[in-house]
Amino acid sequence: MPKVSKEYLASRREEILDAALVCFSRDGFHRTTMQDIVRESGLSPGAIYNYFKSKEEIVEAIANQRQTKEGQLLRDAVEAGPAGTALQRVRDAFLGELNNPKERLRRRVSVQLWAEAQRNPSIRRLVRRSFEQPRKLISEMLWAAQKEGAIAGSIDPDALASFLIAVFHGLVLQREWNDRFSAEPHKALFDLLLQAATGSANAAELEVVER
Amino acid sequence: MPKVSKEYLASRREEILDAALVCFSRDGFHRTTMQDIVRESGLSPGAIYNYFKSKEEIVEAIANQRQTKEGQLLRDAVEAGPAGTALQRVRDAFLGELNNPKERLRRRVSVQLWAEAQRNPSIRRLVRRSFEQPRKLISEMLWAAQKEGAIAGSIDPDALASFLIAVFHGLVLQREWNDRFSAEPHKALFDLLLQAATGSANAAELEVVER
Amino acid sequence: MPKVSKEYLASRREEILDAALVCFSRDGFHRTTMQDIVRESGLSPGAIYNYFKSKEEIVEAIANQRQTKEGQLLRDAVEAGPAGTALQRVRDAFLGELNNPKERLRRRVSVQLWAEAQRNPSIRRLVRRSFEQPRKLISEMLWAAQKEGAIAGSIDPDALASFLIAVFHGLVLQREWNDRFSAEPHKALFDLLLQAATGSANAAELEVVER
Amino acid sequence: MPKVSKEYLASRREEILDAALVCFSRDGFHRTTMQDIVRESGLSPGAIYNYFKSKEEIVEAIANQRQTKEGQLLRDAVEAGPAGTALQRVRDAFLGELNNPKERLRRRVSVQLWAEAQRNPSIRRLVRRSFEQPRKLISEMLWAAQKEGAIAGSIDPDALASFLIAVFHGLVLQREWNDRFSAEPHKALFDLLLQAATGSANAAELEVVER
DNA sequence: AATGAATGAGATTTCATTCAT
DNA sequence: CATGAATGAAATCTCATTCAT
Repeated sequence: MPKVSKEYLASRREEILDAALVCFSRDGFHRTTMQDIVRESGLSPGAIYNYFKSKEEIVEAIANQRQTKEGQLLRDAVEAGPAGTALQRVRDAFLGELNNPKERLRRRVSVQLWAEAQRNPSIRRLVRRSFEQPRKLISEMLWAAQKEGAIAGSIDPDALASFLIAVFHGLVLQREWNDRFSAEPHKALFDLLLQAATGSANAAELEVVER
Repeated sequence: MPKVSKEYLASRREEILDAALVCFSRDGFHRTTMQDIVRESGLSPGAIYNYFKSKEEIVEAIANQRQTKEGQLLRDAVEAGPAGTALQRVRDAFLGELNNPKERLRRRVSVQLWAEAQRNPSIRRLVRRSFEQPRKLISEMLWAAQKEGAIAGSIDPDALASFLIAVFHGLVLQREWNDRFSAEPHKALFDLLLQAATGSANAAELEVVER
Repeated sequence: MPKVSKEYLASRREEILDAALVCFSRDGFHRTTMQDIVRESGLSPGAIYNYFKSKEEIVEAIANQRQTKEGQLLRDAVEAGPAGTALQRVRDAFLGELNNPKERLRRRVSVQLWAEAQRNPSIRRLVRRSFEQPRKLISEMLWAAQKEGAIAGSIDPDALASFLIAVFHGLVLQREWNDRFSAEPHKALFDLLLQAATGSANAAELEVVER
Repeated sequence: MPKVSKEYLASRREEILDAALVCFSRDGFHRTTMQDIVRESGLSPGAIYNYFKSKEEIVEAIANQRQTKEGQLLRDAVEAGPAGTALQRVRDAFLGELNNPKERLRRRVSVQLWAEAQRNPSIRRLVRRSFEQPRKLISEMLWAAQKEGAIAGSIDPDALASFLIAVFHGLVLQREWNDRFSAEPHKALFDLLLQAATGSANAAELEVVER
């Protein structure tokens, strides 16, 4: 019989991860010391080690949390309305959050994770998954659209999905680098790309020309 | 009167940076110890500290080197042929290098720098510059193209330049995450986007010019 | 709520300072390594850094401790009996301790501090204080004695206090340099000086002659 | 046959010691690096090592130089006039130099040497000698004076000599600690002590001799 | 003799982690 | 479960000294 409830334990775990996120976002994984997390969380080192075996495990838990939450965010956006406009909602979900301060905190950690993925296989797996999962979802949406003739046959839905996510990731970086960054003008370009891909009369012609 | 020539000193400096690049690419900045760089360079700690005041300064020198070299690469691509196809050459310069092993080494360090830029102002400045410089160059090309009517008036050249670079950065990440990554399918999407920007009528012309 | 009592922490701090004193006395501040203090104290490096931010801070704490304890020693001597003989007690307190082995350990560190005071402002402040404090005390005793006519009016009590302390400091050095040093013969000279300063009949004549 | 003259070598050696004195006086022996001396002297490390085997040897050479020069200074003072007033000249030689800026530079190094003597036998030997030599000279003067009846038979000339030097050393320290230090008031006390040593009756005679 | 780049042992300090309470 | 003092391996950096030129 546990002395404290499962809920208590889970909420403590969340507290630690919240504190860690703040620290990681501010100082990066490597410059963040366990003492920083101790201070930020208000707990003791020993307490933290009751919930996580190591600092590495906290990083991984953060990566995991990111992956889960981002996946959920995307699925929510997709399911929030009619299939035909799902891509627009996905676009807005991504671009819209670029200026959300709380979300930016998390994005900063995501950028750290991209770097960390290079040398940490566990992180790499999670980072891959948080790329593959949305890619797959978008890809499936595009396959479906193509089947319905809404997207030109010459388009590779997998590639387009990757391409779109590449844009998102690239804009996340730009958001960090540029204090006056605005996602607005990119919306139009995003749509331009999607329209080009859709099987409008012109689009088809373009495709023909391309060959 | 220096005991050894300026060239000798400069080449020693390069040697150290080369060694550091290998280490950083393999282990990241923070996991790389000075001893690692010592081993990789074949020099002694003291020797390295004759060229760089601190490990931080090595990281900054790497960032600086990256910024300089990437800028040069881009300018070379632009100036390598007729203006009309410059964008295609830029596209190829970027996408083509994604599989170049030596270049990948450097890309890995670039990703590290993106993360490091978040908490190191010097790095941030350099990273910003290595984004702003190509963005400006591409932007200017697009402005010129728009003036000539090769690009639809509704397009914001600045935004499009940012957008294109976002794609490149995003694909750099995907290249890292996916061992079987191929840039090929993205070329077509890149062109699709450019053609969409030219407006339907001119698209054909653009292609014609390209050949 | 602290896990261990304030007293425990304070006594640990004292332990470290005691160990440091032994090392500093033996090897000097600069030849003493943190490892030496680690060995002498039986603690770990980390433990020591929990109590002191740096080696410098240990040196300063030692200087502070010296200043405090010496001040106390002197005040105790002064207050130990009738005022008339206070100067004798001060004299004995100083000269008597010159051969006390434990005290010699501390004197050696004091000499180090005199040297260190030249380039470390914090140390300088503390060293100054451990000179100024006794000087003031002795000076006040002499002013009082002069008021009562026990000391010739021609004597400058401030100067005499400085002079007496100069003798003490000089003898501390000689004690270090000479293994067979004895403070005994200096007691008589010390008294001779004090008697000369007192308004005895002869003293008055001497004063007259002096002019 | 040496390639360069002995004078050249000696003057280079002096240059190095002068540079070292400046550094040592400013930063202390331990904080002074060979690079500091290199910079201050305008020579190269290799050059300096042609004249001194080690940094330690430079410190010892400085100590030696100090000992020699101070000894000479004292002998000069003694021999500068009639024996009867030699002590006054010695007193003035010491007290008078306390405010000489160039001399202060050297005093600072002397204080360093006092500390260094504690753990360096060579330095200790030299420091002892630079105490013993003047002590002996003064002692001999006092013995002679006693023989002539100019000093009371109850006085121990050896102790008085030590005592006087203790005062000098103590005042050297005070000079360092107190920016507004003046040696003037101590002259009178010095004389008071000497007069007290002559015994009441002879005091007048001493004065007479003095004039 | 002079140069100064290179050496490398060793110093200080940090910090993830443990464990007695 | 929580605490937080203690641990100690390991990191960065320094600097006296050397030696090829």
